[in-house]
Amino acid sequence: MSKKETSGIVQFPSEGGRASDAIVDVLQHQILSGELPHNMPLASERDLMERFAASRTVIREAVATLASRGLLDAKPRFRPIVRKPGYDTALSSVGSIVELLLEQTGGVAPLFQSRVFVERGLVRDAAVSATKGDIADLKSALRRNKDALGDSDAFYATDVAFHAVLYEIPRNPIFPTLHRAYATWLAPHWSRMLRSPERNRVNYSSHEAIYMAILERDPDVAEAELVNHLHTAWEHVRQTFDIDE
Amino acid sequence: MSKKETSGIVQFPSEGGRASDAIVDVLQHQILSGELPHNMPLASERDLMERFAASRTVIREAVATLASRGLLDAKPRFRPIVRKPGYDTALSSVGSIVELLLEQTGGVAPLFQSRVFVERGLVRDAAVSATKGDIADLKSALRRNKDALGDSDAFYATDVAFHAVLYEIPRNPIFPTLHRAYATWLAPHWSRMLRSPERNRVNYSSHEAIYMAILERDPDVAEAELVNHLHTAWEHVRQTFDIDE
DNA sequence: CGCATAGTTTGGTCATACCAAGGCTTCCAA
DNA sequence: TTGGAAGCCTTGGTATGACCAAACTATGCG
Repeated sequence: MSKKETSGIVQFPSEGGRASDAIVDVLQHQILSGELPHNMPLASERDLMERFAASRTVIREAVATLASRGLLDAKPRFRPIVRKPGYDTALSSVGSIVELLLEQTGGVAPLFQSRVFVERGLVRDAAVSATKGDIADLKSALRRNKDALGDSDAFYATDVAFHAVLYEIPRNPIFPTLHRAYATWLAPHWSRMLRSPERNRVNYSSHEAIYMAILERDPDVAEAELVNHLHTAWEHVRQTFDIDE
Repeated sequence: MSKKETSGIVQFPSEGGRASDAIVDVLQHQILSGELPHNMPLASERDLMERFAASRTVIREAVATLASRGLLDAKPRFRPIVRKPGYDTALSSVGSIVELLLEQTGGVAPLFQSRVFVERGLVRDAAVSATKGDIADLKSALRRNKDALGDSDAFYATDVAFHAVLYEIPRNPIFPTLHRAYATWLAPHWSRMLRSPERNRVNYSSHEAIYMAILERDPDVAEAELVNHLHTAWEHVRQTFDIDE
């Protein structure tokens, strides 16, 4: 027989669990260990069924499971692509649920409120402990924001980028991911909000005030400006399509 | 023909996507709308294939998808149970990925650091705006914590409960969920840490100090005590099984 | 009326087949 | 030589049908 037992051929079909679980474990380990390199297409389902001595049903279930965990990027008609997980992986895997929650449980208000909470802490910390490099980053982000005052789309982008800098300062990979989460989940509501050069100017001057407060190492002012900034923006969102709270 | 088209019989097998997606949409809508009540077992697969005029393959895929989104609780050999999603649903759906991340990318340190960040903000806010009710809750939690000083297991539970009260104060459902996330993901490391009456006493006195600072409406002291509290605990975790930073 | 038992339902898995879209090779024409 | 069209092979998506063991239900006995 030409069957090679290169990797885990599993033999506990009983044991209560699903047969695919064992295969998931093996593939997951291979992905995490780098044995299956990032961005490499997975073997074909028919290959896998030979390697694991399992039916295609089980193989497909295993692949689906790994895809739901973000370890595989499985687009409809294409080969699944190996993805080594990062914090963003976790983010994308909750995406579908969160989107449901945003139109159910209390809507976007709690999420936005949490963002205000986080950014308040961020600007306080920035005011206390931002490095020269951080401040330089903020400054250039602010500059780009100013340059985009006339173009609402560009302004929005540089607005997001300015806030993103705040999330970089803690040097904790969770925060940039969190920022992407907020940007992703709040954007649909944000972008529908009317924009105008006047609004841009107001927002820009808030950014400037926050930057100045950080520069002057004043956490209280920084926080206050941030709160004012986001609350104002929130009011606009609320009024644009009145949210009940 | 006796085929009743009670609900969405889908007829775009083409259109590029997967056939199960359409079924997922229908079922998801029925779950969210309450048409399929919470905790109700889903119809059998064979019923569903009749209702949607689809093969069992597709039905099973749809069920798997909904399960991965947390809208169905599908245990191996049992009927899937309908679950109306909440923030905790999102939490459990990221669980498997986060657990992987914790033994990879930087380990638990970033997660713990984020917890410190969050709780700093929480105690500051508590100091500023806790209601009488909040303070009463903190007080009784503190009391239970004190009563459990001699029993390390009970102490751990009341410790977690004390921190949980802080997450209740913003009246934002995201925070209690976040607390459960921290409790879940950090517990495995936490619980392996050695415990002792002395450690309990140190921790309790920190809780007391935090409570007092909140009572005195002093955010700075509250934050400082909280930071001291968590950093001390973190040092112990680090030393217990030395983490490289 | 309680409980052991037999029959039925149902989820998990396998084997097979077909289709259409993606990929690849070949080969012609500019 | 080279760009691209035609045709073949591979592969993922779906449909059937079957079988098993566990879960569920009904039955009947003590």
